[in-house]
Parts: sequence; C-alpha cells; structure tokens
Amino acid sequence: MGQMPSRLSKRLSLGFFNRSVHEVAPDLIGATLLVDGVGGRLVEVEAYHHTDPAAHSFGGPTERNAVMFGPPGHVYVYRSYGIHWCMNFVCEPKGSASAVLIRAIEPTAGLSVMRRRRGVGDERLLCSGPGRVCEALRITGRHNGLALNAPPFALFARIGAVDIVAGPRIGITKAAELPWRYGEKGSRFLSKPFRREA
DNA sequence: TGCCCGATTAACT
DNA sequence: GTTAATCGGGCAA
Repeated sequence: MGQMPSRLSKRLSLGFFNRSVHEVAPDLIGATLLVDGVGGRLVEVEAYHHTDPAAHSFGGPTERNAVMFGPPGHVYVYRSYGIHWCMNFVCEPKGSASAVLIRAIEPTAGLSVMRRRRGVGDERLLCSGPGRVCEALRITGRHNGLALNAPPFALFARIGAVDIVAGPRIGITKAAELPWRYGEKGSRFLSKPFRREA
C-alpha cells in the first residue's frame, strides 16, 4: 500500500515549497499525499500569507505558530475549536511564515482504514474538510514540524493537467473576501462547492 | 488570572 | 437554516 503513485509521478521536493504561497497552493491541487500509505489527491487548499490578517503568523511568532516561521516543506498542525486538528504546508523562504491549509482530499489509498477512523462509510465524507482530513490520515500535534519529504509522509506531483478554480476562503472573518481558496473544478470531494463553476 | 473567540464538525429544527 | 461541543492562544486587566 502506498507505492502505487511512485511509478507514475515524481515526489515533490522541499524546494517545491520555496516559492510564493500563491504559486504553491494551486500547484498542489492534484498532488497525492500519503501518510503511512493512507491518503489521496489534494483537491482543495487555502493560502495564508504572512501579511494576511487571517494568517496565524500575522501577529508575529508565538509558540503555536513557530513552525510557520521555519523552513518550507514542513508541516504546521494546530488544534481548531479545541476539537479538530488542521494541517498546513509551510511555504516561501524560511521566516516568511506563509502556509497552505489542506482542506480536502479525494481518497485513493487506505479507504477502509479511513472509513474506520472516521466512522463513516461515504467516501465523500472521509476527507472533505480540514478536520476530517486530519482524522482520516490520523494527523495530530505530534506531526507538527515534520518534513514532507520523509516518513510518515509521501507527496507525489500531479499527473497531467488539472482544472483549477479559486474563490473566497471558508470560515474566516478577516480578509474574508480574498480569493485564496483553490480547488479542482467539479471535484465531488470538496468541502464546499465553488461558486463560479461551469 | 480571566475572558473571548476561532482556518470546524455533527446534530439538530 | 441554527447551535453545542470544547480548549488553547492572545490580549486585556
């Protein structure tokens, strides 16, 4: 389990993330993320730039957001609403404190494991939301600060072209109008549909 | 120290 | 459509 995409696509290097978060975020759509062999294709992400009032790093470094100020290609995990975990990929040169929130995945590997962890049978409910992604892939605070190019992570470039749509981010109050949510057009695995879809 | 509220979800009406 | 669950970060006092 988990080797399937390796023959078909390249692994993404840490350098992939050493670019503007607004380039990395759409480029991640269609990439495959596995955690201990379980996961699938990224179909929805959001960009958080350090100059953005909605970003955790906006107010400067704290104990919680320290990883955001570290090197790109590492994972920033935080607890949301005291209940859920949310996972981000740090972008841009070290200290820039920008990151991409992983909001939804199309499950392709370890379906039965994810169903058991999530307690639901419907494929579309396994990873359609940032908290659901972390529960299905069993991401917790102990993953905070880990690099994406080493176990338990495996990250593969997308294969072929992907239709990408953008729109306002979800669940925020500051800078809510900025169109920094990216998704695969027409995907059935989004946490919410995009407004302007053909 | 105390208080408010959040990059959410599921279970309601 | 609404709301409870649940807790740590960040800031006021």
